[in-house]
Amino acid sequence: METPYNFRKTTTVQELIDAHNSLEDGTGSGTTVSIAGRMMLRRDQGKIAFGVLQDGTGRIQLFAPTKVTPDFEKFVALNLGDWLGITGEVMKTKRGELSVKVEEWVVLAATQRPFPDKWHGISDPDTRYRQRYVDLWVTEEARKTFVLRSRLLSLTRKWLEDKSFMEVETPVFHPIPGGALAKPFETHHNALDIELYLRIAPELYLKRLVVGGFEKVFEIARVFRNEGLSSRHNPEFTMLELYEAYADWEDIMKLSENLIEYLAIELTGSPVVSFDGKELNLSAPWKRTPMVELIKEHTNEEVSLEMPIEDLQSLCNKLDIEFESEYGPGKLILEIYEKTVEPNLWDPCFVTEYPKEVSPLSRDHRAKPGFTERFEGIVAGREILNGFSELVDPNEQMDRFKEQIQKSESGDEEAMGLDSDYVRALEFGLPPTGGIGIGIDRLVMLLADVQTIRDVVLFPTLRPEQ
RNA sequence: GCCUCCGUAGCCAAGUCUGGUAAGGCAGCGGACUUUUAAUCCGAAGAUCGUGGGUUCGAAUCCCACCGGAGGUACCA
Repeated sequence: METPYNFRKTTTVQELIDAHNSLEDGTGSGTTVSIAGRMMLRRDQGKIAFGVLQDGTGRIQLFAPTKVTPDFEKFVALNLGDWLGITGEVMKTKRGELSVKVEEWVVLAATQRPFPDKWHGISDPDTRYRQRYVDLWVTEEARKTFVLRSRLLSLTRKWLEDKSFMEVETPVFHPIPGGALAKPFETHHNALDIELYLRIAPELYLKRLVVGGFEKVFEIARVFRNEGLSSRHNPEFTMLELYEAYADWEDIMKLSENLIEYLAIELTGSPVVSFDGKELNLSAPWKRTPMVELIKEHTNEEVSLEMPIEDLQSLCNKLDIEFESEYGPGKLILEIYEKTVEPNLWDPCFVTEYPKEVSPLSRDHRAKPGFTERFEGIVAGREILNGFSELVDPNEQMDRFKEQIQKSESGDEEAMGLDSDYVRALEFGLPPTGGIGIGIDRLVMLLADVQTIRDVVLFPTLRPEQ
C-alpha cells in the first residue's frame, strides 16, 4: 500500500484538548486542525462513525458522518492500530465529547498485525517486554513510567548543571575493570588483539578527571555486570556517578538527599511518594546511622572490628548467615548488616561507616580506625546509592589494590584488578573529593512505584525467542 | 545456579485436581444501525492446546525431558 512520505500536523492531541476543552456541547469551534496518530477504537453507527485516535500526548475522538467524511466506507473499514493523518474542525458532540470532524483523512501506515485486545491489552509479561513497541501503545502505565524516566534524567542533568557540574563521557571498554566489586563482561578487540571489559562502573575514570582539574563532574553511565537477573537486576543498567573536589562525604550526603527530594517533588508533586502500597517520605534530611549501631538496633548484638573473629563467626551462625572462612571482621559485619538490617530499613536512611576491608576506594574514617567515610542510601529496603570521601593517597590505594589481588588469587571473581595507571593519577594529586553513584533504574522504580526493574528498562535482557 | 508456579487462536481467557477429543469475549471477515464512549445486534470463520517423548482404547488434562516466562533464593546495584 502506498503511503505518504510525510504528514504536516498542526497540533498534538494534548494541545488540542487544552485549547478547546471549554467548548459547549454540540458546537463547532470553527478551528481546523491536522493531527496524526494511531486508531485505537472505532464505533460505527451506520451513517456515522466514531474513532479514537492516540498520539504521543493523548487520545481524542474522531467524528465521521457520511456527509462529511470522504471515502466513508473505507474509513469504516480501517483496522485498529492503523496510523492516520486527520484534518478537520474541532467540535464537541451532543454527549460532550471533544472530537475532530474527519473532513480529510489519510492512512500513514496500515497495521498488518492485529492489535491486542482493546480492553485487556497485553497481560503476558513476556510479550510486553519482547514487543515493547506494542506495550507502549496499549499500556498507559508503561508509557507513563518511561516518560517519568526520561524526565528524571533531564531534571537530574539540569539540577547538576545548575550547580556547575559538568557532564562527561568516559570509556565503556576498560582494560582493567574497576570501580566496583562485580563480574565483568569480556570482549576482544581484534586490531589491538587485547581483551577488554565492559565497564562495571565509571568511577576510576571520573576521578582521573578530577585529577585533571575538572572539579565537578558527572556521568550518566550505562554499566554492565555479568551476574544473575532478578526483579532488581538487569545485566546492563544506568548509574549516575558524580565527583566533587574539595567535598567530603557529609557534603555528598546532603547533595544526594537534596537531589532525590527535588526529583520526587518535580516528578510526583510531593516529597512523600507511594511505593508498594506504603508511604515513603523522601524529604531531606535523611537519617544517618553508623552500620554497627544499626546492627545493635536490629539484632541487639554488639559487633566491632576488635572482637575476636570467632565471635563474629559464631554470631553469623546464630543469625543463620552464611560466610566463608577467609572473610575478615569487616566483611562479616557487612554480611550481618545486609541480612538483618538492610531489608528492614523502609524510610530513607544513610548507613554510614563501612568497614575498610569492603571499601577499597573509600578514604579512612577521620576518627574511627578500620572504618571508612563511606555511606549507602537505603530506601524501602533497597540500596539506591553509594558514596564516600574518596581515597586520595596513592600509597594507601596501592595497598588496597594489593589486598584485592590477594582476594582475586584466592578465587574471588569480583575482586578488583590492579589499575596502576589510576595509582599514577593519584600520585599527581587528587584533592579531597567526595563522590557518589546512584542507581537510576532503582530510583525510577521508587518514583514510578513499580516493583520490577524490567518495567523501567525499555528493552530488558531476556533469553532470545525460540 | 537452585526451588516453586505458569505457557490453550493476533490479544483476553474457561477447561487441567476428577482423561472421553477445546467454552466465551476482543480484534479480523460479511451484514444492520445518523451522536457513540470497551457502542450494540445478527452471521460465518479462526487452535500443531510451548516442543518432543511416554502411559492409556483415548491426553490440553497424568508422567519424563527440553524451550520460554514469572515469583522466590544465591551473587550483586
